Amino acid sequence: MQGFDAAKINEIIRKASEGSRFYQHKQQAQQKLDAKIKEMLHTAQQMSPQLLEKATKKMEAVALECEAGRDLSRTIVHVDMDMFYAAVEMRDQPNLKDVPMAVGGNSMLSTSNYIARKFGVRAGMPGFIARQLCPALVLVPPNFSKYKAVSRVVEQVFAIYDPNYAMMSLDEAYLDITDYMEANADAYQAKSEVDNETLAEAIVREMRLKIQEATQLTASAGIAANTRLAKVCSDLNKPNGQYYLPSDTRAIMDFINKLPIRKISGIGNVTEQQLKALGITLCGQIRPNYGLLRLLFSDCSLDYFVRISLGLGETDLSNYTSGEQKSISTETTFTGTSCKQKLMQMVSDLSIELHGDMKKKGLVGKLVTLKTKTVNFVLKTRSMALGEPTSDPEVMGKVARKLLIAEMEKCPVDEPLSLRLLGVRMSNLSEEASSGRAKQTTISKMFEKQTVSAGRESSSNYCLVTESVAREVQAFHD
Amino acid sequence: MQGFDAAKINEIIRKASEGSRFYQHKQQAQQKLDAKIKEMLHTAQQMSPQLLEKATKKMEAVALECEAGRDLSRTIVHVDMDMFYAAVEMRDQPNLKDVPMAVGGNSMLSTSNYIARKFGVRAGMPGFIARQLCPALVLVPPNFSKYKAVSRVVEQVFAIYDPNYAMMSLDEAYLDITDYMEANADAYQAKSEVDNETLAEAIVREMRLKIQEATQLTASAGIAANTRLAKVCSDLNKPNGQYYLPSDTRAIMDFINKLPIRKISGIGNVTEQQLKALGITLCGQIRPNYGLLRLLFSDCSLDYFVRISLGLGETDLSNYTSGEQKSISTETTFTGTSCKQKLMQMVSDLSIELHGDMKKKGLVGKLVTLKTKTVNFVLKTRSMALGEPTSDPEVMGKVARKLLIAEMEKCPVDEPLSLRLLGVRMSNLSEEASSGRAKQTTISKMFEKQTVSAGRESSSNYCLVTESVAREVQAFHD
DNA sequence: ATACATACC
DNA sequence: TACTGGTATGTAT
DNA sequence: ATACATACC
DNA sequence: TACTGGTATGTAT
Repeated sequence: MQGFDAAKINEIIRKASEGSRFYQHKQQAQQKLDAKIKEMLHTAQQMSPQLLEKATKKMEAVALECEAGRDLSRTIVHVDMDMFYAAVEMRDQPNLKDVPMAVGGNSMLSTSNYIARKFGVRAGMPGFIARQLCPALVLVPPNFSKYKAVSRVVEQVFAIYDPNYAMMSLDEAYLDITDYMEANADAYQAKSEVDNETLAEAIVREMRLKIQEATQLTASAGIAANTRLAKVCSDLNKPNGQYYLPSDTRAIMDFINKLPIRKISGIGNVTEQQLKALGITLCGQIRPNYGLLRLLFSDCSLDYFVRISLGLGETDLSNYTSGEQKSISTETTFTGTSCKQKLMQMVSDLSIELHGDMKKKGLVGKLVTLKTKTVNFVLKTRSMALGEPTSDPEVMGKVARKLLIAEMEKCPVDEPLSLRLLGVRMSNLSEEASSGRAKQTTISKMFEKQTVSAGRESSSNYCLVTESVAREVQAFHD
Repeated sequence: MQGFDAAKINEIIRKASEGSRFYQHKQQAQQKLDAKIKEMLHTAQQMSPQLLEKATKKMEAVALECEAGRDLSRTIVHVDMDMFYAAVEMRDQPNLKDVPMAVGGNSMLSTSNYIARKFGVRAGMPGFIARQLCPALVLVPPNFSKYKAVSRVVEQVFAIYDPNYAMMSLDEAYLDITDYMEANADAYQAKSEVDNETLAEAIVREMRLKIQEATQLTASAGIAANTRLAKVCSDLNKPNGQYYLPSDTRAIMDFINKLPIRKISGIGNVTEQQLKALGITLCGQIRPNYGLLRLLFSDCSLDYFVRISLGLGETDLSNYTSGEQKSISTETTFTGTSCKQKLMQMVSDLSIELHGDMKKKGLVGKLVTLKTKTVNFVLKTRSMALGEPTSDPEVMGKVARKLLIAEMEKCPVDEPLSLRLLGVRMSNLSEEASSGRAKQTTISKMFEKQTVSAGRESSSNYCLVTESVAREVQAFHD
């Protein structure tokens, strides 16, 4: 059992994907992006030096203002559990430790362990391709409630160092350890002198140890003046390592200047390609291109680029903590079908599931959105605002089904809507006015109504549908 | 013949308006505004001192940046012809010179002379109220082509001092006389010394004289470092006067600080009331309220407020000149009616008229907007995008009528849509691809079709309609 | 308000 | 045979 | 994209 | 009896 080189890995992936509808759709998207980039370059060609210079000046003015607000007073830590889900499973099933394994299903992996990664098996890869890369791969289905429990334990450690830590997902958090450092400087004096470390480094090393003691899992960490830098740093000595970037403008600029833009959180595949077309691959190449960027990107992106180019980032974690949830959704992927009853029934089921999630969080919403993905991977959303915020599965379901019917009606009879994904989302959320009684009534009513009846389609399309859905489908056919 | 005091004038106006639908609608709008202001004050109440301080700091940072961009190098002049339309009429009919007169119709006045103003008769006042204030008032219907011609003469004078003068309307313009001052400093040396005036003042005085020689009409002017200040200044020594504000930060700040906000172009009735509720009536009170404003207004307004508070304004007139026209429209007010044929016919007529205007300017548009005002003065717009830009009256008319029909259909049969105004606007404009031939064909076709036929409504609703309109109305009724 | 694109885990 | 599910945010219309 | 509000002459 | 007409821009959804 040994790894492959990158070429071999790519070859296998290519063969596995090539010609699939997924791949075709991806290619189309890439073509569209290529066209957009071409147009962008064309626009860039037209720019007069005067215009560019003017734009550069304006950007420099913004940069000056941003620079003035630089805050180096905080010590921010980004902690990231190493291959979290996989690590938990390996901890609980030691026989998984020496074999290539991944957590996920046949359609998608969440994480893989380091042995599997040698074969090119990574998070975000579909299981069936992973198996081609590594036939010995052990696939463990995810066990979210367990991960959640472990995460809670890790949180307890975080709370020691910063009671206002900001959890970004089950395996990732930001901490502001500035206050802790001040309060406990003396206690670490000796420790950090011995290891020739800064106070921050000593504290974070200790924190990671405590996490390991509490969970038997390792974490990596980045220490810097703001979240953006800390996040980049946590990636540098993975796994089970940490990286400290001194809070000093000079050090930060040296660091950021040679950093590939793609390392920055928020710069994804598309932005990377766009910037690359402009000759920008490193953060240090942003500033020399201020004028060009100003003329090509939106104000919002510009601000973002300027801040990246200066190594600036968030220093106030309350900006992550405070926000209310904006939307809640549930979706499901299935083998492509155009059976109207099946699709309608799925929407109803999703609405009921969504109701459960909303209930748990005490949320109600005003905007119902139906999400569809065709068998060709074309995503669409259709939404409709409600008069009143609700989480009533009947109401949400009715609206979502109406939206689905409208989509079906748009398709010609000879090529009916054929989907592989359906989702229902609620947004414009507010807190539920906790009159638990009334809600309960509604729910029971709903279940009373949901007696099963047979669809009246041909046998090949046969499926179980609830009465109300059957009625709507009926109406649609008439 | 003598004037009235303000109380008497207001009393007459109140009596004339009171109880009218117009007045009722205005009252409703005021109530809505009062509610909005109340809510705003409530929000203001909730603000913690910390929040306010933070907001203040951010605003001050913006102010600093704006201040850094202050440009005192230009000398901008705002020239405003004195009671322009009225003055032209008085010039051409000398017997009007000694009587109270106004230009306008029974429904609205454009200008009044200074005698009429003593009675409270002003621009924007309906003629029938003006008559109650001043029964002797002579109402002269406007003669736009004549005013346009006079305006052209005035423009010739402007061109001497600044070839890039920016006409804001027939009777108003901005000039940047900086270059002229440099080039002609010597010539004015003696003149300005004698009158103890600055160079700028001497030049503007001469310009006003030239205007008077050329047109027998007087103009007032403001001279300052930017258009915002110049505009305010031109109002200070009206009529036939000028005001010079030195381009010196100290002088500007003294000037602006004691200036009522309402004098600023762009601050109208609503904003004045809002700011007043916050205790702001003078421009000098803006800066002490930066934090409050920041928390209550949009970014766009904030920028505007900051610039006002610093006495900053536009110094580059090309920003007025360069822009293409964004929309073109025509509208008509009539005695309220709900006769569908009449309304439909009016929309057709407006489309034809609009076509004429667009043709003259060589414009085509993509977005058709129908504007309606009910007999209760409720304004609405309904728009629809076209596939292709056009100025074809048939196309525009068809869409506009469709929009009108949709509005009619929304009304219950027992209270049909009753309108006092209809308008058609085209926007998303572009230059007409000057294939004059094809257009011509379309126009003639249109006139061929427009043979008159009688409507089939009851006699009280009887009116003439073209065939195509009759057909649409017919379809609507079915 | 809607729809869709981008991004992150 | 075959490419997730949940959420936030930006952008365009 | 739409609708509407504010403002100016 | 009875309160314009034309355009731009901002704001909300």
